[in-house]
Amino acid sequence: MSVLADKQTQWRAKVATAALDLISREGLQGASLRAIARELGCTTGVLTHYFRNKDELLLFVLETIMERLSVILEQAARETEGLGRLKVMMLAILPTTPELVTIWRAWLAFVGAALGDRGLVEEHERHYVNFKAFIRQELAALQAAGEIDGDLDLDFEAAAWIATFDGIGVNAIAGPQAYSSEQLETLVERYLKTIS
Amino acid sequence: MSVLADKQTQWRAKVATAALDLISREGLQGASLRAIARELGCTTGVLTHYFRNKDELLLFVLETIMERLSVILEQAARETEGLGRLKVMMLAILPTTPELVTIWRAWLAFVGAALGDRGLVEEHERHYVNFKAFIRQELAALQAAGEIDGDLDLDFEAAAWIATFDGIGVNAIAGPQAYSSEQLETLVERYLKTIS
DNA sequence: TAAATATCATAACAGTTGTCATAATTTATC
DNA sequence: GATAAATTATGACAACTGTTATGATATTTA
Repeated sequence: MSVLADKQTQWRAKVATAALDLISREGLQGASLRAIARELGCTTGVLTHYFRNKDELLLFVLETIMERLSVILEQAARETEGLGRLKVMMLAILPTTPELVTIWRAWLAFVGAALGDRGLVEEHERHYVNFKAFIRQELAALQAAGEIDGDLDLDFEAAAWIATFDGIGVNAIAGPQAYSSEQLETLVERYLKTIS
Repeated sequence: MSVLADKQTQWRAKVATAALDLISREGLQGASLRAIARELGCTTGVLTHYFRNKDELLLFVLETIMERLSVILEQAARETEGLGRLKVMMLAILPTTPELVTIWRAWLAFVGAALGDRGLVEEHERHYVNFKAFIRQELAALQAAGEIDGDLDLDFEAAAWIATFDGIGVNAIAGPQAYSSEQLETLVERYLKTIS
């Protein structure tokens, strides 16, 4: 029973990573069920057996991405204390590794496609709210410790953190030129100076 | 002869705005040739007559968007002088009006779809290079006037300007919460402080 | 071991897509 | 006003999509 459940979740994870790679490489346009099955080395029978329909599959991919990001984020948060933590956290999930580049590319595809898809919009908003709450909580701790300005509107600041983060990330992915890690650090440090 | 050419460009412009509205509303997924024709109140015969194929049509929409942005940008640049110009320019093309919201939404759809489309990638890179050159030139003038730090790497700074700009814009569009114009101004002013 | 169930492959289905040829209609030209 | 040309509408075409039913195979269960 529990073994079966494990096999099911394992398959779903495998499908998700295959779909993730494909989406990152060729966009959502190229991610048909048949193409995903080919990427996986199986037939569409596997996909239809472990997922109700394509929408559920894609939402699962998006969820997998966001979960992975939050794992990396929390892990980075455990490494440091104080104001530097905001910097470490941001640098940890910017697209600096192949895995993160893959995730960011797929995420961008999802954001772009969310315009015409109510389900994707809701899913994005859900993750955005979680993400923002996590950052806000971090900012609140810093504020309590007196490391950042006490007058700051934390809701606004959490949103600003994400906006800064998205801007750097999207440009690192979609822009023609690559940022060096020093340049990424410079950008993050500059942002931190504006609130400390 | 010239009248015919005018009619052709007028039609192409009409098609582009109809497609733009549709893409902004329902995403690129919903922008089939038949749907665009319906939006325009015609049949697909018009589209196939004034455009070689769908790719050319979409590229023309993207080009129209970017041209409109650069017009707004240059107009804003003419209104002010000195350091404030960077602020005015950025605020002028952030999604603060219905037209700009439409443009930003469509732009986001294009960026997301560019992953699997080499033609779109090339077009984006072309516009990015132009955009960056424009900002860089602006920064160079400010540097010559001694209004910003003389040690700044202008190539990097122009890219950073765009990254900041994209981050604010994307979040103003795709994020669940809207920014007030005061908040947008705060974000832009903060960025300017980091380089002056 | 036999029956039952889970797993995976295959194929058919209706719908949509871009493209293209062709017909109908308007507009221009002589 | 008749002929030519440009413009717009229509429909057919093959390719592809997600979904679903059905068949084959493996695995579990009793």
